[in-house]
Amino acid sequence: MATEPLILLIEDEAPMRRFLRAALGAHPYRLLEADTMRAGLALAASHAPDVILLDLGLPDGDGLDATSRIREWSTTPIIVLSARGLEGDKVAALDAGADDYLTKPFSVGELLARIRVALRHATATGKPDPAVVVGPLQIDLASRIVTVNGAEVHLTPTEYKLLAALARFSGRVLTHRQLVKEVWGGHTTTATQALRVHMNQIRHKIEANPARPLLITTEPGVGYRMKEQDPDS
Amino acid sequence: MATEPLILLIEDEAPMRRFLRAALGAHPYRLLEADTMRAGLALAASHAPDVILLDLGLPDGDGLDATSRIREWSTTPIIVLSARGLEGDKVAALDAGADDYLTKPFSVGELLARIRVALRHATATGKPDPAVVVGPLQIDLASRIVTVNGAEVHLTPTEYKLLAALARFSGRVLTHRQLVKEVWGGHTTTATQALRVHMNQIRHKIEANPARPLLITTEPGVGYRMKEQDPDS
DNA sequence: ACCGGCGTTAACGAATTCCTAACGGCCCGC
DNA sequence: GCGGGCCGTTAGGAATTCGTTAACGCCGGT
Repeated sequence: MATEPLILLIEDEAPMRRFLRAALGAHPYRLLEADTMRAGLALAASHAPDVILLDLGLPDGDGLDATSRIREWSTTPIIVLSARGLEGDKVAALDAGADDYLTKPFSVGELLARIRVALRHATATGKPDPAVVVGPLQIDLASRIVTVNGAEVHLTPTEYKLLAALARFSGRVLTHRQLVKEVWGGHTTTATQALRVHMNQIRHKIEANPARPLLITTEPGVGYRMKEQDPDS
Repeated sequence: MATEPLILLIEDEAPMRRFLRAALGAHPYRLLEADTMRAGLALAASHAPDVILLDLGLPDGDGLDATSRIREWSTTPIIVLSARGLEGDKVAALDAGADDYLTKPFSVGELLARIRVALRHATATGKPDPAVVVGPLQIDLASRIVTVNGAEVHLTPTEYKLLAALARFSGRVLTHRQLVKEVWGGHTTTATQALRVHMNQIRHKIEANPARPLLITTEPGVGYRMKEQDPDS
């Protein structure tokens, strides 16, 4: 955070945007605005804001989906602003990856305080590098690009999800159940077999010797584990 | 977070405590309770909880002051529960170091969701995993890695479960029955013999001299005991 | 409609893991 | 000295799990 914190506001109603612009303007924040989910996601990726204020229920997309999408590659704090105050809405948003949830109408002072909390978290967490480096393997969560020895590797969607899940917890074991949940979502049939097939394909793509995996080892009877991330980078 | 997350509840009203105890009991959390600010601060320091639920306005101390005091030495997430919903109260608490603020009455689902958010933050602040260290033996419960003199040791699932059970109660004797229950679960036929076999395997893997075990000693007629955990680390 | 990429399931050999059984040593009471 | 528990140790076969390949269905693009 070299200069003033950058706040991204994703909100379709112009009056609310004007209101928040005025409220935030009195403080040392830089403001970025988007009136559609699509534009908001693009700005989030291109400008790497320090905090995202997200209005649920934009016309062109689901807010929960947007939250999950952002969470796939970023840990930027997301504060949801919504007119809906039902418990179910809050729980869904928070579990999707949001950090806070404010029900309209809210007081400006509280919003500012919660923004300060979010910024506090962001600085405390440090600036987590969006890239995971393990030996010759490099995974850029932000751009969704995987390279081995500098050469880009093509991964299918599920293969990437699987690898990303392992990368986010690199060094520790992920059980079968955890991996299935990360890749396929809550509803789990009996996909423990598919796991092995995909793991096999991933290994053929990233391991020097797929028969003797070094980057992703299997913990028999438990699950899989990616080697600890390199300390540097 | 070796086992279930530990939640510290600081609240003076018994009915509310009972209510939250019931709500949290249905989930995999361990609960710690304090009915005074003084006791709460002591427990926070001694037990290092993963989340603190703090009721403002306890009779024996100021909640804001307690928040600041905790923040002097800990970054444990603090979720404030308060009957007062004025903007000024919220801002003051959040700026004092609290991470979230819920106004009574709140819904259980929302509280649980916000606890999950707090726990998510806690795990994101990548700090080295807590490990049980006994002489040359080191057991990382979180990443499921066992090392002896720095060298990683491979353990089968039951071997690991057995070792982990002993590690969690290091210094104390675990009876045969307790160990069987920890490893195999409640329904147990007659597996007391398998225990000896697995213990033998473990000793060959972690003891310098398996014939004369130092780390895991056998209490004849009772069970086994792992040596007391090293004070440091 | 054809085709290629993708995800899933099925099948089978191979590797790993687990339990039971058997045997010998040790300690203790008789 | 002797017998009976308790424990450690080893071995072998059963059961589970894993890796690997092939085949099938689905879907989007040409």
